[in-house]
Amino acid sequence: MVLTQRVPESIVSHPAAASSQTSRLTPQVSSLPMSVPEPDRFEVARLEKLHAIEALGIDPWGERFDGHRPIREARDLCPAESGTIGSEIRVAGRILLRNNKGKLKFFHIQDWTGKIQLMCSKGDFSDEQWKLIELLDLGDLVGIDGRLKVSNSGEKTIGVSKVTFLTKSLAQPPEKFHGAKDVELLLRQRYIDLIYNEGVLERMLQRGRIIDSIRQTLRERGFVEAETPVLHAIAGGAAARPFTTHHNALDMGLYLRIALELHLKRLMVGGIERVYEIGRVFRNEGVDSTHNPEFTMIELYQAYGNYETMMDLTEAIFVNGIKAISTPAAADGSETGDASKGGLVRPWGDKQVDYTPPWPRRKYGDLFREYSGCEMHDAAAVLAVAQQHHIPTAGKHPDVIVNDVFEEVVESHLAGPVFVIDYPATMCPLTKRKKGQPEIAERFELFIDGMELANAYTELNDPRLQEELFRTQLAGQPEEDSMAKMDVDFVRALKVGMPPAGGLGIGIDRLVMLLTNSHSIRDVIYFPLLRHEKPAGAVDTPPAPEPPTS
RNA sequence: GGGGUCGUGGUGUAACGGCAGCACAGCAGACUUUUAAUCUGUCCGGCGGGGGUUCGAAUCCCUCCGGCCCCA
Repeated sequence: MVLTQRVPESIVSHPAAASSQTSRLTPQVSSLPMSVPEPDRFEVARLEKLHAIEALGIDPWGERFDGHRPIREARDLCPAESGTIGSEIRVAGRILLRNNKGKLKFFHIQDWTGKIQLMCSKGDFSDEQWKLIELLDLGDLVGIDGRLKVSNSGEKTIGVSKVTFLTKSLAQPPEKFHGAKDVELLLRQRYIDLIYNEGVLERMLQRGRIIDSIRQTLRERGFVEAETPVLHAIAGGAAARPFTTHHNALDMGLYLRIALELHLKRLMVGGIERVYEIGRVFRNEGVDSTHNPEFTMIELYQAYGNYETMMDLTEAIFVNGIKAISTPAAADGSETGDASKGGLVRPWGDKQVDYTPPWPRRKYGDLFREYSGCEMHDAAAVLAVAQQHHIPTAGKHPDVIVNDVFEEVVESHLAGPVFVIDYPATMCPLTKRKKGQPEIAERFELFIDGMELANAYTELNDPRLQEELFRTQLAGQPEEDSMAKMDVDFVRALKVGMPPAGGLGIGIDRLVMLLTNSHSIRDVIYFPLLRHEKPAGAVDTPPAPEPPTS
């Protein structure tokens, strides 16, 4: 019955197996091309222009360019009517479109704030400058000095007086109207997606703004940020299968962390009363539209709080996140939600989600009864419901079956935002029990449209109960299904005395998905994990040599 | 892991088992208010890899690689 500390053989090092282990841990990169392919005809043409630019005495790779303004700002400063002379402006960006009218040339350039049209009139330039302008390719980066105005057809335009060449692009851009659509190309070459597909860059910048706003919300409440180890001896704090790795010099097997929890709690023991970490965690599980093997979580802990404290904080984090991406400056014409509710109604697919707090708080047991038709304590009835829904039950702890039934029959009804509170204690080995109800844990999960967004607890700080739960929790369950992994050092830390506390975890990627109305996690992670690319015509080459170990 | 589906020049797309085409981009030229500008001329080049069926395969079959969707 005793669940001892189990270290998978895969990370235990055996000297005899060292060599085979090394090769097994070496990423299989051998299918990747070992050299850059020969220039294609497009690159050759662009190299000729590069040399022509050099012949003009211009460095095709540019240099420092000060004093340029965001293009969004240039657009804002632009006069409203044609014929009005606007102010001088300096911008920098990438050429997206070219429109040649002989001695009059139009370009569209883009920076990370927007796009604007350029107009170059031959009469305004020296012969050398005009030569340079004629050499410009789509994709090149240029600095522009000019004067804001409106074209005869009403478009905001910079009448260019000087072009500073900043960087040559040697790559042929995608089709100018349809852009690139191939998902694989866009994910492997995310820079193409960011440059040429409308809204991609803005969405990723919104991700940054949401994370900034979380930090600000916590800073206002006196939290400090901590960075705890990614390499763990014991992958605890969550129920998930970890990645394994190996430290060579110490000849030590290690896991990549699956949660931030246990180290942050150690910091609370150490007196850091309000602490959080925003960090990457790794789970060696499937990949689909809501799961990437590495993803970003925030976990935070507040001494002398409990799970109700965490509900208030969760609402604040979400509301401030929405405000951070709803400001006019951030919107750039993108949808900003329904202003009638202070902008707290956000689109989610064909639905609208109202984030106006306070959000309902529903007891797990009540929801279970409501949707399953039976009491969660009634093991026989629960089993019957489980079988009715074809949920496998063999060898499972009754509370695991309850949990499976809950996921199957309840979660999809949780339109939310709704806090589901007071979970069966068996599922929560790191959580304090409800006073007088040892079978109930003070835990909540936040659901929105059936999706789990946040998870919080009144933290267990009784070292003896913690040790017991580590030993007995869900004994016999597969290890990756159990949060209970004996961590002797963590129990030792609790013996020093951890204050009663509330703890909260939020999946940042899912939060960003929800707030930016993105239905794939790949839309909010710059570089989601893909299989190795094996280009056409590639031949298998020997494994990459070990990097020098100087 | 199982099922389905897709993979064609740089990009976006066509092609009954019968010469692999179109558009944008490229190249050369015309054009001083264009808006996916237009017009004239023009080059290059590709059926994801391997195997099979066939007189003949982008197309049918097998297999491998990769993407997407559904299920477990």
